[in-house]
Amino acid sequence: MEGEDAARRRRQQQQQGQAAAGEKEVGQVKEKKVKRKRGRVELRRIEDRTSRQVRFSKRRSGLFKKARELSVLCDAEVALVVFSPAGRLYEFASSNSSMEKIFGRYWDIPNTTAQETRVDRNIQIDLNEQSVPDSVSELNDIAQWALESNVNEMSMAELRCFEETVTDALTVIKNKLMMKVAGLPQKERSPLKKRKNRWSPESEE
Amino acid sequence: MEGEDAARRRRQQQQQGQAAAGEKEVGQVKEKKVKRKRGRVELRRIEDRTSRQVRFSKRRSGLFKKARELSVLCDAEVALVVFSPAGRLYEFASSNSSMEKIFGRYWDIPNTTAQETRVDRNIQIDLNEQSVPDSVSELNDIAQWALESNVNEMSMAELRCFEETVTDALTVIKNKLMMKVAGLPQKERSPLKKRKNRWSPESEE
DNA sequence: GTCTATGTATAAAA
DNA sequence: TTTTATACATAGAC
Repeated sequence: MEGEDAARRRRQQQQQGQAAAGEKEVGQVKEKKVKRKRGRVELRRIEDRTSRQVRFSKRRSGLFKKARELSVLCDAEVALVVFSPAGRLYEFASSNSSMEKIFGRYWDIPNTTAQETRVDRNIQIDLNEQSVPDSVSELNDIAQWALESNVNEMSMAELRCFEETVTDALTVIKNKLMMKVAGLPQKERSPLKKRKNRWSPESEE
Repeated sequence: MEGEDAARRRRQQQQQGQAAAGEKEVGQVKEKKVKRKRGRVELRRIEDRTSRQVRFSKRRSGLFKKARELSVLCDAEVALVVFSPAGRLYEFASSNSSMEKIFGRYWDIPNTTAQETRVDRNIQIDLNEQSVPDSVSELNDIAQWALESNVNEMSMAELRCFEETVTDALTVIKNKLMMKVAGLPQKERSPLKKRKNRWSPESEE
């Protein structure tokens, strides 16, 4: 988006050429009268606290308006969540209360493809490591915890992490299978990615 | 809010006066061609399919740009998910991979600042919560056994069976997640088929 | 995608 | 807050 200023400059240059080149200069000369107001928007954090707050309010309104317009005009599903630097929550979802629905959809899609992605990522690793026992061990921990806590009370995020962890474990298992099918030896040990157990209730962040 | 258009109109009128007034008349005569472009934005679904798609692309770009600007300029956390009517997914999260973080936060805040909406957050799901505990329980058994035996010596068939079992468990977990996300009650008992657990330590076949 | 006229958003000021 | 001037977004036409 080059913005209108650029277009205008172009236009003005033409005008200057054909009509009142000299007079148009006035616009530039008198810029002290028109005042140098805004400059281009810099894409960096606004340092002034007050200014930042004001801009946040305005831009937030604008953003939510745009989101609403997009969803209505174009019949799209839109979910928007904003936390102000002060921690306040603002949200928008195209249909009433469809925040969950939209994000369910969101998570479902990445999940289906995530497996392939992860497989790629882990294949080479697994070529020379004994990762299954590790993953199984982890699986055990997960299961243990899941049994002890009430799974039904897991928050969405916890459930999601739980799912991801099990998916990871499953991927390792699949890799192992592949290796076996391919007739490749699996011997030496090497560290599997050490993921903190985000599914754990007391897990730190 | 007169906008730049007004200023430009003014400028153009001057030009007409001093340079090409006659030529500009064409603009009025051919107004079907030059004038009456956009009208005000109507807040209703665009009926024309093509137009709707084009607008979707443009507005989506704009929206995401705004979202990015808000997050950077104002140091806010922003998560945005859009599904096009065609089902394509577009997403933005202020920090890398913070989509989950932001939504975890979103779901964890129901009472503090969040206003209405989250009424139905932790509802239902208790219709037949047995499915998860069961799958988790099974998961536990699997893990237990896998730990005790040497996974690396599993036969192909055993590995496959292992994989299948974990996959099933994962399916149940995903199911649970989706139900929760969609806010839907889980009606049927998860069809975790009862197969002979060849991998199970105590269930010999 | 590009262009241009126009509508909108918004930074700064009042 | 409201106003104003300006930057920016974008509809419609290529």
